[in-house]
Amino acid sequence: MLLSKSCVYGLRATLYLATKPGGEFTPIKKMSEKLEISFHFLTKILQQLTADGMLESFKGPNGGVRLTKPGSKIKLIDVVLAIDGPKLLTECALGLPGCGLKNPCPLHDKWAETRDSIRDMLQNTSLSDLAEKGEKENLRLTEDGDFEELLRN
Amino acid sequence: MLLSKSCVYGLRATLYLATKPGGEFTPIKKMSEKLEISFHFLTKILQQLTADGMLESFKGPNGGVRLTKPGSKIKLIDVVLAIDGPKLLTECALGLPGCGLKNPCPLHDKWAETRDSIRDMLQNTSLSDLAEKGEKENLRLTEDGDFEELLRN
DNA sequence: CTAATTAGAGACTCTTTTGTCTTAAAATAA
DNA sequence: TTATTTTAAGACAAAAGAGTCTCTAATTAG
Repeated sequence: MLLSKSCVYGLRATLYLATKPGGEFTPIKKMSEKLEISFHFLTKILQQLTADGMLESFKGPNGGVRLTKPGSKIKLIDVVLAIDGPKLLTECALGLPGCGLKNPCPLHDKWAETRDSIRDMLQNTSLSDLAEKGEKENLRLTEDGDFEELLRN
Repeated sequence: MLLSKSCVYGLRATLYLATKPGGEFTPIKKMSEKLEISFHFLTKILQQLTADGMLESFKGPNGGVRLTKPGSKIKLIDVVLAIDGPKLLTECALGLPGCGLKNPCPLHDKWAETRDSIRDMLQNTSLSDLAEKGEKENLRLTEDGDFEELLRN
């Protein structure tokens, strides 16, 4: 798999937060229900993003988490790097340590190209891009649901 | 990681076999030493490729494994599919079951493009392509070695 | 035939990832 | 103050991936 499950859940969650008005805190419990992700597991993932500074949290009634920046300023790559780290964009496709321009493996050049296209995609797509597209076309972030249902309540 | 370790080892091993004359059997023990991969683990991986029909094996002295087709006819994608299966090229980036043209997630279109560029790279690169490049430029398939050392003996 | 060499098969362990659960700490409301 | 709601922290368990080990079966060499 390209991205870990944690990372995928993190993307779904931040994408959901990007549909919310900026100042509002959303409880993780509600997110976990809307997104059909285990509450405790999602909590753990979002704690990483809070530690990373991408989210801020607030305890107690009316608490929850929110993005620290507008969704248009957060790119997918930010979430991926925060959760999965840089390996996807730096590691050799044949697993050789120190593979690079200076000391490449036979696949290095081709893989570097492919990797760049992955990086570009993640770098050029913001949470808002996807949230707006999802809303306009009523797409889904869960197995069965759609965006309308996601935004309701 | 894009590819599992098993898959990476499988690629290194088949790439190594592609440097050998067609009829010759290479013992897995020797490959494991040349490639610095645990013998038993490599054996298990190559058994998959033998079952898959990409390799054939022969027991006893002068036995070993060899490619069943010329390296120029085996593409990287063949090895990847045999070991990691099709998930990389079919799965939704947000992990939603059944994500596709008909019922896409917000990331589907962009991810489909990126995925195509991964597929193209794997489909357009043969074992021989890499083996020849490695030999010409004396590249490496291990942390420290080079191709010259690989081919020696 | 016997010993040596090789792949095959499967049990087993270790590590990482994924997921669950419990308790603590912060904040609010009554 | 007390009960409630929320995140924080960390122990724990389950599953998957990675790696080891032993024994068997096939083949060859002597």
